[in-house]
Amino acid sequence: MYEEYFRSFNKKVPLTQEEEALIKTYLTPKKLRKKQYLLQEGDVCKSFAFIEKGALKSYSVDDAGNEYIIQFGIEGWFISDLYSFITGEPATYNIDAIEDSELVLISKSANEELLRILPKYETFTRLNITGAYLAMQKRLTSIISSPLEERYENFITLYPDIVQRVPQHMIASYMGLTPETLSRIRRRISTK
Amino acid sequence: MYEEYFRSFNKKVPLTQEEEALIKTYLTPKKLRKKQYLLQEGDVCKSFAFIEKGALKSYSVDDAGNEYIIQFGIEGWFISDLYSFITGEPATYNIDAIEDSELVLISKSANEELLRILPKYETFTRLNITGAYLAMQKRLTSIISSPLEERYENFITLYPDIVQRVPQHMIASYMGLTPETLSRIRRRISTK
DNA sequence: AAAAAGCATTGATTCTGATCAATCCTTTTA
DNA sequence: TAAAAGGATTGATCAGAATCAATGCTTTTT
Repeated sequence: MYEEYFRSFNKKVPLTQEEEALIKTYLTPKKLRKKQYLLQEGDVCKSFAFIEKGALKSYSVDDAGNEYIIQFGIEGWFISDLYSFITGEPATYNIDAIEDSELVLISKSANEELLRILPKYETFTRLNITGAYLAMQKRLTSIISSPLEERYENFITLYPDIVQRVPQHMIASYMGLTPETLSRIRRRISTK
Repeated sequence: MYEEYFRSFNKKVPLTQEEEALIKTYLTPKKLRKKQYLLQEGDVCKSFAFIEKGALKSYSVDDAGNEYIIQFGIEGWFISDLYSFITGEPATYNIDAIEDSELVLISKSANEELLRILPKYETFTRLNITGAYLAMQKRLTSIISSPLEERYENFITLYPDIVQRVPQHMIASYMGLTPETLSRIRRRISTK
């Protein structure tokens, strides 16, 4: 249990056996079936999740019922509504499982205590959030400045696993497109 | 000197006099004239900057010479090409001053040493990057899911100071629009 | 095994924002 | 103070993505 989590942790910040054991006491495992919610808009996000196995998405829904995928997560990634987690306000995003998944949950109190007692945990957190920030900045830059074809090719090279595992209409949503448009882009790319 | 920087720091993580004095030895002041570069694409980003006074923008330029503004920064904000700063690779963004500005620079080595010797500095860093992450996520969400008018009204309420101080065509660029389109959106909003 | 649901593709049409171009105003610069 | 540069607005046209609609295929459910 928690293999991926500690693999990821040790890769960024090496831990002793004792530290691992300590951290373990703050973690909770959770399994989700495909389509099951981890978080629903309006609820407060009480914990954030590391993905051991599976795939999830976070998304918002507008008044007309359209889904806008904010983020995908697969093995080795964190997923949560960070704003709700930090502030305690109701979540503006939904999170659910695209595949059967296994998660490691860290509750808000666990997180706070780990930050307080274990400097390495803060370092791990800092590195993770920095990585997430850089990834999102790249995405935003490409949305603003790159033509669609390039953006899709970019996505494919950046996240080949996700392309394999996730239906196209979700990728379209992630890119801010309709499924029809993405389908046409794919055809343009393949016929050249 | 460094008033804003330490105001911001103390607000997030209270410091003792000694700690402030220690940190000061790692900081460098810098003034920029309007239009002056802080960083040019292709150079390595050797330091990141806290803005004491003034306004800057970071932006990328495509092959056709079009500018895409990635971020604005005013008093109390950090600005840098974080990816280049961390990896040491050539910067993909330019940063220059929209107004005469006063900055506090933290070099890469200063940053690393402060992270190592002063846990409060790491906490400050973590909180800053988390805040930047959340702000960018909001921006991305609104790009993907909100109609243009709403996005602009959002921008106005979120950054009223920037609307005052920055020419509209830059705000258009930040929103991924042409100046003409932004002008038309403004008219639509005002005539209702 | 049949029915239903989910998904990708394609075509026709509509609509929104980009582009091209001109004008007016304000701020810098010479 | 005149000239130039920078910026905002408006109009006309064009291009690209959304929308609406239909079809065929695959996977899930019954």
